[in-house]
Amino acid sequence: MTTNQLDRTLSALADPTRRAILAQLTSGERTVTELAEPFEMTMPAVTKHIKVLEKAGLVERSRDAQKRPCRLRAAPLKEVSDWIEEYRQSWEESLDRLGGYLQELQSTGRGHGRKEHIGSRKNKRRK
Amino acid sequence: MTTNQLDRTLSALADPTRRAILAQLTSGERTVTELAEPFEMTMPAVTKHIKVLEKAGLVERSRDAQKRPCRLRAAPLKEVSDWIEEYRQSWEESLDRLGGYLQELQSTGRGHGRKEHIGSRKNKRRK
DNA sequence: TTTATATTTTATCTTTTAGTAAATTAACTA
DNA sequence: TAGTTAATTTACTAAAAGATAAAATATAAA
Repeated sequence: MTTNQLDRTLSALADPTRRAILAQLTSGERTVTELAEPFEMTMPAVTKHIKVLEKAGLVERSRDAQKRPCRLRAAPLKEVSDWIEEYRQSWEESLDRLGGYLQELQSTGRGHGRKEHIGSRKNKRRK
Repeated sequence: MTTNQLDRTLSALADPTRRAILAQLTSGERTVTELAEPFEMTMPAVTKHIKVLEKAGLVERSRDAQKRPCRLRAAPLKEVSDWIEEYRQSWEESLDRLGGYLQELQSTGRGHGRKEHIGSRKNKRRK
């Protein structure tokens, strides 16, 4: 199976350490040492995680003396976002059904249920 | 590392076979045999993929005689969507920079470049 | 040149993942 | 009851992922 960009991005994201690294990078460049600090993990382990992120195009690096600062490149996330949008309607419908069910529970036996504005999110799509 | 819901969802999605299974389920319920048909893979292999999706809460199953129809449960994708939204501004900025660069290429040497709004996003940092 | 700092490479280990073939279970059908 | 269909379980293999310790590389600073 030819591993494409979406595969690389999603499997990079599937690891909590790597997501935490990306989160650190949202506030700016960080060296490997800085990135490694919050984790109970050796430097080589962090280096490896960074490489996975780099291959997925989620991290870019430069050089500053002995340091190799990393910065976030979020562009590949757009592809994930686009993929997931195909399913938005599907999950909104199911959440609506849940909402409707809860509401029904509430109003049952109370005689004044106000269900009208519930369970009707189908056309509330983000532009 | 305690594997949470987001981990399970993302690693389930990181496999192209499993994403293809989800795609098949968008048009309705499917049996394991039907789901397996497009793949060059044995049934047990598909059964395993379905189990991964099931544990991530992305697929739910019922019973119809010997058949075990699968249906899509897209709700866990909302969590992925919410996670990724945190990065939207970040990737939109970088795509803007790319757009700006292309625009700059176009206008260079034409005598009426409108570069003012280009390449000047340094202080547009996320709150 | 020696020393300190930052990071990577190499070699190794363990666990997880993805797949298979063969046997088994479960339910319908003749 | 025997046979068929649908799916799973079991046992096994190969490859990938995640981590480590120790050695190596690269750069700056004394």
